[in-house]
Amino acid sequence: MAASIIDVARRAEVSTATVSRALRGLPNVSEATRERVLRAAEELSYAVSPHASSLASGRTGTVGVILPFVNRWFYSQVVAGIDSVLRANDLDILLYNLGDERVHERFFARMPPRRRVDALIVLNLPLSATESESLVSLEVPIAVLGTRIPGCWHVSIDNAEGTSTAVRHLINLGHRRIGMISGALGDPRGFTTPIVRQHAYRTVLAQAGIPYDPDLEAPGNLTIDEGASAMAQLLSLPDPPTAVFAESDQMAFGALRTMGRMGLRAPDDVSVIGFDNHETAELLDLTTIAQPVAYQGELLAQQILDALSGSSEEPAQVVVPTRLVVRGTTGAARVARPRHPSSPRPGPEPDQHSRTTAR
Amino acid sequence: MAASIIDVARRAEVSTATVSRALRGLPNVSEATRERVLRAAEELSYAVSPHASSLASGRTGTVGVILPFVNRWFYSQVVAGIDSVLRANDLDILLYNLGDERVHERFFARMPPRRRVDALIVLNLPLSATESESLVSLEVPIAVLGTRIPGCWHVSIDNAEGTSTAVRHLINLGHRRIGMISGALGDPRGFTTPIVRQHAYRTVLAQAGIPYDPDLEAPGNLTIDEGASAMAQLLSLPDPPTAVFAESDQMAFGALRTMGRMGLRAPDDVSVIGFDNHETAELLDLTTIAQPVAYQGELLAQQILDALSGSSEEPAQVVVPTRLVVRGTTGAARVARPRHPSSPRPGPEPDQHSRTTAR
DNA sequence: TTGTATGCGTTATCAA
DNA sequence: TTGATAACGCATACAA
Repeated sequence: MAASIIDVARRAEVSTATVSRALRGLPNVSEATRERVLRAAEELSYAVSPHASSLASGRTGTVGVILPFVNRWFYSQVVAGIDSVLRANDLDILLYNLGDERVHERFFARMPPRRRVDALIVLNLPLSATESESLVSLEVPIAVLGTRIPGCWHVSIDNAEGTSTAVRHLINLGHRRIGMISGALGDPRGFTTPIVRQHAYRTVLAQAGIPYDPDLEAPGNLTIDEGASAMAQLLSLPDPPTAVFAESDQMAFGALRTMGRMGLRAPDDVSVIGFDNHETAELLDLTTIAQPVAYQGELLAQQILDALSGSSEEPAQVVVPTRLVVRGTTGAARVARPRHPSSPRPGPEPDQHSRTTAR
Repeated sequence: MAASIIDVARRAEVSTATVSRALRGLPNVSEATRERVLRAAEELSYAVSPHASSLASGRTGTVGVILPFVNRWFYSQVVAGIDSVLRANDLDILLYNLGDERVHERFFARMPPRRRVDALIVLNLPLSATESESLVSLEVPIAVLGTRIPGCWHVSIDNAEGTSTAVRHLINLGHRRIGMISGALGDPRGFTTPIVRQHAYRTVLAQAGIPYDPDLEAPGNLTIDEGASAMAQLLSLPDPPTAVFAESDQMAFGALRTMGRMGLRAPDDVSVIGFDNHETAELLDLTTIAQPVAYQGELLAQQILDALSGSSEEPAQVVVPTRLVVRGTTGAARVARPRHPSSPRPGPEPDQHSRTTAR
């Protein structure tokens, strides 16, 4: 059996209270006794029982991280960022992967982190009002990435801004027929990011006087394969896009794959821009909107530390900047295109697109 | 304040012992009282305190996962596999990321999972004898991926076999000048996998009568960038390889990038084969040795469940098969090569390589 | 089937 | 500065 605080107290010839104080480095312990206690603990290779400690103190030394995927690049990067700063502060990470819908439901039905964590970090998970309330009712600090929960700490990027930059980049290159591969729009959980990005995409096009064409929006669900399918769909249009904005690099990769299989090249045939600056983006020479992924995790963890230390009274909201990284998959629109002989003109092209805009 | 078991007991007009039994679905509770208890708990929105429960029972409902990286594809896949089966059994995952060396040391100095987990899963982490003993001394079941710890459960692939298959694939294509980009050989922690693979590589070459040339082995450290550097090094040899085996797909990606920048193509100029079947491997049409990554995580978790249920007396050792996936980056060796005019011949080529074999 | 009583290993309050 | 002791919230052996 492992040694308990009582054993240490006996050996050091002090009370358990003193042992507890000495071991935790609290003041009001004489150096002499502290050393005696430390030695005794060492000799017995004593370690506190975290459960007993938690039970008595109410603190758990643990932060719950709730996320929709553990195995996707983005989330694993964020977790790494979180881990690096929490670990430095001796906080453990309890992982709640709510990818599966039933797991998600079960989670909110039973609230496993209840009394089990000192704080929560929620990554990009769309929550219903009641679900958010359940989390808030745990009465621990909560830091949220991407989405919003009233009263909680927040970190996010400016998705509208990032998207606008991406689409404007294409417009500035002379493209006017610009497709978008969007992600997880159909997910029943209702991720908000794709909605925001879709809106920004449409807004920028409108601002540039480019008519809206729903055919140019293809759903991709954030995976390589879905991105590939979406691209295939776009390229099979009567009047296919000359440039495509994919809402994630992964989908852009899929798009490039489809192009490759069709014998097309970026940017000669179609320009492609992604989002994230995934580790493979440089490899594939993909132009993209970079966001600091691990750094967002670090920020979330730092917010938790602030909340736990009580140094900040108000939950902060941090928006981290995105950055256009121009690589080889985007290029100037060709003046004359095979299937679309008319040269690009400013302003709408009503005759050509009346079918789609009439929808 | 949250309701306690006493509140529930009062409301249901039974003892706390009965509440405990009823809530955990133990037998020896009449249906009537069980329902009364359940209703009372529901009305008070009662949830057991995991710490109190752990303290009293000795069980924690938590499994510790110890790994060297959380943000690499391989490990995030394994964790996803582990999560899927543990979550289905209501076990939580406590993450111990020992990537940083100081974190590693600190971990073994303080043993944070002590009394905090019901079991441990160790992913590919090389441990010293004393470190292994520290883990074993926790007296919980341990399942290990990749490396070995006496008395523990094991899951691994046959690295020698996988490597042999890869190298033989290249030999069968007619290659005789075959380079290897190895991973993490220099890491002070001493990962064993690269050593095994390096040995297998040399063995297969020897069996094929191909002389050993240390210049053809370049260290890569498992990252894209390092793989790229290693490839650059190999291609700058006076007599560069016609085929390269990279110990991980990531490094193979880097190798392909280097080739691309040098204007070389696979397999026309150099054949490249990787290891893992990374999600991006298909995208880049990379020939590789596939291993079931998430599945290994599931197996580890299943072993833990077996150990915890006590159904198996002996720790099992599972070796999962690898599989050659032939894609577009490997091809037949060209009969005549620019820098190496002599056609490939079976058997050693003492004159040509005496310099290197003499080392 | 149910209840009683004790133990689990700390922390924190209060008094000395 | 130190000690005694009451929580903390539950599980479980034992008794009924």
